[in-house]
Amino acid sequence: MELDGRKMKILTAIIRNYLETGEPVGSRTISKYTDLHLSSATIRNEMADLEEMGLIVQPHTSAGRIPTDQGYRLYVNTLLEEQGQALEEKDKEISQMREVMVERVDRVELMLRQMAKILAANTNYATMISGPTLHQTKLKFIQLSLMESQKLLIVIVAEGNIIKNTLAEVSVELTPETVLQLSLLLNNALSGLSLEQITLGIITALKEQAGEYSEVVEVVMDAVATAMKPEAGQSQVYTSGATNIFKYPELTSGGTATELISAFEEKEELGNLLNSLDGGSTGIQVYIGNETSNQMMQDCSIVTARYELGDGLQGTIGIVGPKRMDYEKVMGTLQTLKEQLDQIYHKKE
Amino acid sequence: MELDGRKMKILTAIIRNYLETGEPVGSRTISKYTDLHLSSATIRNEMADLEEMGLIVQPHTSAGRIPTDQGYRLYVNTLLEEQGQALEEKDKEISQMREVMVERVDRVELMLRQMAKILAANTNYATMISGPTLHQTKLKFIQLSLMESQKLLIVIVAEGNIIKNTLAEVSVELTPETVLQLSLLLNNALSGLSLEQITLGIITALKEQAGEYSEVVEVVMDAVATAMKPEAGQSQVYTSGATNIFKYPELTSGGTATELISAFEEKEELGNLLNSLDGGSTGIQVYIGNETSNQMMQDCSIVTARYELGDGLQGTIGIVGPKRMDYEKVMGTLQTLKEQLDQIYHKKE
DNA sequence: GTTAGCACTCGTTTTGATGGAGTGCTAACA
DNA sequence: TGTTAGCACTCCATCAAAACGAGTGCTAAC
Repeated sequence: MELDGRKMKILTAIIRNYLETGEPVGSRTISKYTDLHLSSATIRNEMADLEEMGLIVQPHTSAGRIPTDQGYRLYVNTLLEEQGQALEEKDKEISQMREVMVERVDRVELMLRQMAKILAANTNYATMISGPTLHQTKLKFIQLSLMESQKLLIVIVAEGNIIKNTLAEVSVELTPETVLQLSLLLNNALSGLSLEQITLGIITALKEQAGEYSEVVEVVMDAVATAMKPEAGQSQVYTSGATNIFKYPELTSGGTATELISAFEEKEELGNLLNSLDGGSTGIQVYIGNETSNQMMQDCSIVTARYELGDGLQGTIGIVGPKRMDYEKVMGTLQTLKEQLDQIYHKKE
Repeated sequence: MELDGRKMKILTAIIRNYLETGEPVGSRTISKYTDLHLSSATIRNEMADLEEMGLIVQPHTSAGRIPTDQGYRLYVNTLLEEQGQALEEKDKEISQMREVMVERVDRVELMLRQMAKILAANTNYATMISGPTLHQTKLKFIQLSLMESQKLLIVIVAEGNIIKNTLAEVSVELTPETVLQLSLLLNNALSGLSLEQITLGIITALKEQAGEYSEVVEVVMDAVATAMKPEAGQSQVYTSGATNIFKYPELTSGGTATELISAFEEKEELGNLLNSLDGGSTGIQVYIGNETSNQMMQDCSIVTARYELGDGLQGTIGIVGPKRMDYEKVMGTLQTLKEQLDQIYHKKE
């Protein structure tokens, strides 16, 4: 059996309708659908075919049809193809986003937090954004300051003005002068390098030069490593609108809702999920039901987009909703958001 | 009508039972209660009295009784009185907490986050901890570093090793030397002072001394102010176990659950609530139902405890649960936690 | 003052009946 | 051969009535 144009039209009609109402849709409803002028009986025949092809199912004998994951997938694929084409004007969203982003560029964290909020409010789904990981970002600057004679404040600045600080204790006594010298030494050797470029060779050389203060070098290198390591569990995840989940009864039933909300609160699992998802691709991606191979998400769909701030500074935006989410709108919104980000951050650099 | 010992015993029996089951408790249940050997009929009479006194009510004519807010209050008050006395040994909790706290003292944030988690897991209620506000904390150290000729990295360290950084742009050109001088100037003038002690007089004097670089002084003072201001909306709130709310049906019904979870996600409102609650007192406090005068919390009780890390560095821990929460356990846990914190942090100082 | 007993109340659960939405199939039609 | 009308059938949702049971208040006896 093949999927001719009419079947496809009926399928999309079913899906569209189901996206809106969340109720199984019957043959009569589709028959009244403006574009095709067919009786309900004909539609019924076609529906039987579509069911045989595994694109739709009926929850019980005398109910309408709902799309299967496979059906959704087909639908989303057609959307993805069209995506290359014209993107309609997005009014409200854009202006709102612009505002947030322009406001204060160096406070990335705040920006992401707010972005999550806006996305959630606009889409009515749950939003998650994984904070930028510093993968392949270059070290810009290391600042050492002596707090007490054996306590050292280490401030690490990476490209993109990401700042991290650590407090370390060392066993050797330090004077302001030695700290200054060490600082100079470290900066000369390391600034401009990415984590990958800092080899063991460089480190040993540094230690040698530092002489009796090699311990300090070690401590600093530790700090740099933990600060710039991308998989570090500390990768922040910003969420918003988790409670939107309650708006979709199909997610509320059973323990899934609790589980989801819980995940959105603890964030750790979400971060892992997000990282596992963005499989290198740059574009928008859609995961339907079990396509994430995450038990918890089996009744959800996730739309993700990768973003990039400066070079090497990247993260993922994810929107979680029911399978009957408004893919068109979500994908569109994410697409524009992505463009905005690229535009603003790449112009700046 | 007065509350004799027997009535009190019956009341606590009712409350205890209701805390466990969450169901209205009838006279027969209490009559079987080991301590008092009375028939259900007698209990019924007493119950009628207790109802008249406004301590219990029946949800409908042929149901058992449940405590009113007033009843809870009475019960909690007796608990509070007993509290001064012996605190039983808390095994698991203590050891768990100890571990967390000792681990890494300077990462206060991480510690609080984990503490919230443990509390939530131990109590089965939702936990919130307002991060320490720097009220009256003294400035320890200011570090200025030149990033580019007009970009300044400001790192502010306050007592308790709280570190904040800001990036600022200035319109004057700066050289490393001037930055060093300014840094020296600022530290000499400001270190050891609390936010209140930094008067306009000091600031103007500084600006004068800085001469053409007065703008830098201004920028730094701004940074200090925002970093150390206690009401700054940025006061972090750590939460955990929000989904525990689902465990209590009386909170689940209606939109309240959603509202609560939402509040736990957005955190901002929670922070305000927490701050509004700790009315200066140091001990454990209990708010039942409308005692918080927060619409959202009308079906909840909140137990709070103030904690103090070093001097001036304080925040509040709050546990949110249904009115029928296990006050005894929660209060006990908070009490020990508080003691642990005091012990560890005050010994250190 | 305490207790046994009884009539009564009222929410909860069970049961059964009804209606409606939707289907599959068959037969007629173009 | 594809489309349509008609009909019997299925199954869920809704509602009302009935049965149930937990609990009470009151009275009378101890």
